[in-house]
Amino acid sequence: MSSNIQLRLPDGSVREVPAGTTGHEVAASIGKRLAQDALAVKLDGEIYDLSRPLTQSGSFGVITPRSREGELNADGLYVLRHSCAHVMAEAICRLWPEAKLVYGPPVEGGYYYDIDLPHKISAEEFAKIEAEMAKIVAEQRPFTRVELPRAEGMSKVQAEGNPYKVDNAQRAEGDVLSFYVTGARIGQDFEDLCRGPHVPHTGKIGAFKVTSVAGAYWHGDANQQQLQRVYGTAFPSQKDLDEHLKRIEESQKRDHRLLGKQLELFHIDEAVGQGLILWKPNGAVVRKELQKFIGEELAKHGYHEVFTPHIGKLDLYRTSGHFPYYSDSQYPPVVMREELSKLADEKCSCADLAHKLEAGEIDGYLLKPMNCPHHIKIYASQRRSYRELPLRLAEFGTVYRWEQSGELNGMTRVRGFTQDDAHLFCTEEQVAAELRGCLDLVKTVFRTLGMQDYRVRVGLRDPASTKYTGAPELWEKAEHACREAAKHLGAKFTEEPGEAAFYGPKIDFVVKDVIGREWQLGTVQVDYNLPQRFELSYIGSDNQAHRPVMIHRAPFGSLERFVGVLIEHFAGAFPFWLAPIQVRVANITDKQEEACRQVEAACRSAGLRVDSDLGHGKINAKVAAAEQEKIPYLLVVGEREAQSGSVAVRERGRKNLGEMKLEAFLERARAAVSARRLEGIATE
RNA sequence: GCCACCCUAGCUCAGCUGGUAGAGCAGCGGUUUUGUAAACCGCAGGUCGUGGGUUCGAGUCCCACGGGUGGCUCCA
Repeated sequence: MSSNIQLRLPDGSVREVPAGTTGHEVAASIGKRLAQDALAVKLDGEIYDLSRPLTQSGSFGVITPRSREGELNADGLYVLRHSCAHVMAEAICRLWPEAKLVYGPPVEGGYYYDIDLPHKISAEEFAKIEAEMAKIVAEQRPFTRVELPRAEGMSKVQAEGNPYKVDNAQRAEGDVLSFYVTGARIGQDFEDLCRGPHVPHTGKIGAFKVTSVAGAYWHGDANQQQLQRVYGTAFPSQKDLDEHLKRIEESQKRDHRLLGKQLELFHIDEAVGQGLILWKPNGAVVRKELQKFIGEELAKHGYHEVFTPHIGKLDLYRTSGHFPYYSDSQYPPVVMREELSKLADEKCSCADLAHKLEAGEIDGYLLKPMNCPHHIKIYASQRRSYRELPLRLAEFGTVYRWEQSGELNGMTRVRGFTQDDAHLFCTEEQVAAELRGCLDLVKTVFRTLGMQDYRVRVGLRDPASTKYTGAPELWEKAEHACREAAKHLGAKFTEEPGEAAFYGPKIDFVVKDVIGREWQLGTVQVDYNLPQRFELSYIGSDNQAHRPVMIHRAPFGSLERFVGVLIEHFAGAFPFWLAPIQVRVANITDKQEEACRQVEAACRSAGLRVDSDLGHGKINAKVAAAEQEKIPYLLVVGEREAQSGSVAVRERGRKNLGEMKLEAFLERARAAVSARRLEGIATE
């Protein structure tokens, strides 16, 4: 006989209902309005259809589009978008009956559906798809869950002849397979193999939009068939959708590629090469200030700066493992002329050449893909005592990697970049303390720049992969060290197998760009392998040779990517200490030209980056220009100021701060710059 | 690298179904002498990414290449 279950509601009260009661019934018993608004229910963290009979006790909540405070509910959006994916799939199947559906989950910001269809869907056809979707939504058809025993379900899927769904069914867990029918007429209405859950009916999808289409490999495998991935999004109301689209549009104005051009920060020229950054004077200022900043931090932390060349012999990278492990993502090796002509005489083919390079029969040079081998050779250039350790070698080292053309992206994914790199050589006992020091440094960097919105990822090796070098025991040790260090960080972190470097695990700081893509910035990596490959040693207090441990770390990651992310973080409005032009002087009329020149000179000798706008335009135009160029301070000099030796200070985005003596401004400016204050000269 | 789309003046963009290019801003020259987000007039500026092809005729249609955008894959 059916017993009762206890549902603990969000307000803490407990409701006892007979097992088998549906979510909808529970919602209705709480309130009519709630039952009307409900999209689904959540029981112990699992989301269920409103129509699903509930069979176990647990903490229970009704999912509605918005919270009581009026905020959109993440679970609600999840279910809504999943349902919308079904509606879109049905619309596409109506338009192109030969379409084979593959997989259509909700994702952050919307949903997609992977579809195998010979006809290539174009952006012009989105309206057509949306029109079909609108019909389905208007019909308010219920989503009906149908469960079949596994064997019966499998034969049903097989009978339909869609190999992708057969594959999905085979991968599905449990002894029943569930299908969702968009409608009540089972066997006639559109249906899809699906785990659910779904909203009660299509009418709950208040507003939707098909947003883009792209290629995607089946199972995410580049060797598999390429499918069409149609993206869309859905919201409870048109207003929500409009706000969402508006937000996207606004955030795209912060795109570093756009601002990089507008603010003359950097340029990429196809004549130079894809993914190779030309830093224009304004961008160079930002980079130099960051380098100065990190340089000061390094000095405080006992680092030694070194310089090494951009290339090295191939053998060096054979020893390190970079060449054999990553030859596909390197610029091709530089082979000497005599060697090439000799090979040409021997009728050596390109394939032969590649093979000989691989086998080590030909030497050559490689644009360095990493700085570590060079730093290792500095370490190894003399006998090391334990008294020298930890030895911390730092360099703004430029490296080159042949990234796939489709991956290149402004400054965030490039082929030549400069790492704020350092390699720490230490004893086993020093690893933990050194790791903590590195992580503190990364935190200092992020804090100084006001970047709070990052996540921490501990990248571990994927046991199934063969791309890693070194003994499992060493990996165990290194991974343990990373975990411990991450715990000390005091921030949440996730452990991700498969994200390690080929020589060791790492702790990465990951941020998002304006369109939601994640980029790895700062990184700290523990390495037991390269010291072994290069047979590094130091003499311990016992007068015996020991193997040091290496730590690779780069708080910025690369200056290119970091500056790219920073441009977006500040929307181009760099803090005072970083701004390419910190101060602009502007006159009201020609009569103050000389006074302006004097103010400009005074600013310059105070160490500020300053220019002046002495054109014949109105002050309004000069203000507008300074705002658009995102210059932190505009010093206006009119008749009054010229007389009294003062300036009218306008702070970027903040209107007029009023008149102050030039000396007072300079004093405050100097203090703000040397403290690298994010808020400029304004005092609390 | 793969799929789709895009490439017109320094920048942002217009140019319907093929009839040999247009605006705003920036620039330059004048006029205006101006008080916190854009004064006015004029001038100049493009072999329409490159190379082929179709056509009497191509910015517009087709092909190849280069570059870019979105996604996939990759990312030491």
